[in-house]
Amino acid sequence: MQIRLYNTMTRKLEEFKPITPNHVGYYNCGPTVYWDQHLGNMRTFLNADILKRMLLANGYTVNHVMNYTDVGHLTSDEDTGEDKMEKGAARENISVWEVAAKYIKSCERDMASLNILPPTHAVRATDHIKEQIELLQKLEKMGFTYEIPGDGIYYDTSKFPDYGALGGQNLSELKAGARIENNGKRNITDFALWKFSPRDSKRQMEWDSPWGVGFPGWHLECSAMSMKYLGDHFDIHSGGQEHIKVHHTNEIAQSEPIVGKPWVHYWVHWEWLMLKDGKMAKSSGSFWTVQGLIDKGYDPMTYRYLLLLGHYRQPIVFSFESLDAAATGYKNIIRKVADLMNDKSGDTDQDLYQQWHDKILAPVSDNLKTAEALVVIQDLLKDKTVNNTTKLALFGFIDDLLGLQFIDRATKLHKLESVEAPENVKELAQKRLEAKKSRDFALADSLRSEIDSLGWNVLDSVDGFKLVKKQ
RNA sequence: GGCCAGGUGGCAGAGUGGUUAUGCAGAGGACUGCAAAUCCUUCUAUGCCGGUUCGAUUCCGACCCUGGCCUCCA
Repeated sequence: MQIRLYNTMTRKLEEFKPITPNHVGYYNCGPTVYWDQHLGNMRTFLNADILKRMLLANGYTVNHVMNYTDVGHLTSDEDTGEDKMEKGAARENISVWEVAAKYIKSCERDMASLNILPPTHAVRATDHIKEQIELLQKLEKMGFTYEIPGDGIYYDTSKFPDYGALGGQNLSELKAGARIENNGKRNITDFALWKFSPRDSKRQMEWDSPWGVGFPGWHLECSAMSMKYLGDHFDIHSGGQEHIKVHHTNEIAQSEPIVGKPWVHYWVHWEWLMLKDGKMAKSSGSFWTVQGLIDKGYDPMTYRYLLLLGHYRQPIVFSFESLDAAATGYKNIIRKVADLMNDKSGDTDQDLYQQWHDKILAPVSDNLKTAEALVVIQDLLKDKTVNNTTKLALFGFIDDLLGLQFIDRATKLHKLESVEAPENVKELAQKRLEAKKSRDFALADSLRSEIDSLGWNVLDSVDGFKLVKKQ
């Protein structure tokens, strides 16, 4: 099936063509692990998951790499900037290494809750210091670097003619719009490749290097690790949209002189999760995590469903009103899928299966239009010409593609409703039915409350009643 | 100041040069003593002004407004 993706580099929707047939090399920028990942962060990983599942459904093997940034970086190139990792350590009175371990774990837990497939390689920046130094040495040999004494090794962006192409700006435009001081840098856009440790204080994370003790610049890790695990050239690189102008622009500047152009074939960028009054961010204080939603009683699939109702290139406004609406919509589908399980007679109709399979996969393959696929799913549920067995088989495919765990939740619901009621409850229900027939509704209602107190709901049906164990 | 995205019904959010998704909520109905579930039907919309066109929500231009990025950020 044709796959199309919006490529930030060309600003066009492009047909996807892999470098190697039937295989995709894919790198998604992961989180800095200094705190719990909030729902906005998780949106990125969920989008990456959908992209990967779509590729898998189209028969590709996917080598998926995601980094954990566990090195602290200064928020500015001045020494006054804060280091989030060190700050996290101070906040919790544990070491920087413990901060990293703790929040990698919580991130993995939340990703699992959202049924996000683990990356093929989840890699840590601190495990790849050697590779980063080697990359820097290559750049140095090629004449792209210079030292600011007492500060660090910097990349000279004026040496890279295509600098800024991803963000659609050239160097002179960037200079014109700049709002920041340059602190001895040759160009406003130059960035640190290696920072020296401060002389007056000891950092918890620092390493020896040919240039002196210090730590790598932030952008270096993604270049170094993607080359290691995906080779010099690979298919797709994605990340949050805020990375376009700086992080990814700098990654390209570091990588293309070494590996040649184009380093990456498709650049994909995710939009943000918003709150009514701005973006969801850790710095704004109030933010929600997946675990927070679970603690509040939400099925995490509800959040996944909410995100899939929108499009990755569009902001989504998060509120509990919209989450509740998504929760109801999600539950309604579960209800219908569970009902399909009541009558599984008949075989899977292969023609119909293929037809609907393609109808569902097509929009997702077209730049990940999951909202359209969800519409097709509604159509499928309503279509009376497709038998239950075929529908259930299709929901198996839908779960593989969208990861919404419909079959799992429906199976649980169906099992719960299939539990046989004990004899005494059945007798009460039978008595109630008779009371109803003789129009003694007062008796009927008191019998129902008695059944209720025994832990069962009695539901009237055309042919009598149905007993469902209460949750 | 520079760059980018977007303004769709009560809410969330799609698609589309002409028959205007889908979900949630609302209304009516079937069923029902009530309740739950299910099914059917149904009301609300395309920021403003021009232009192109037989016809624009969809294309073009101006305007207004909102949001994001440019500094660590998913």
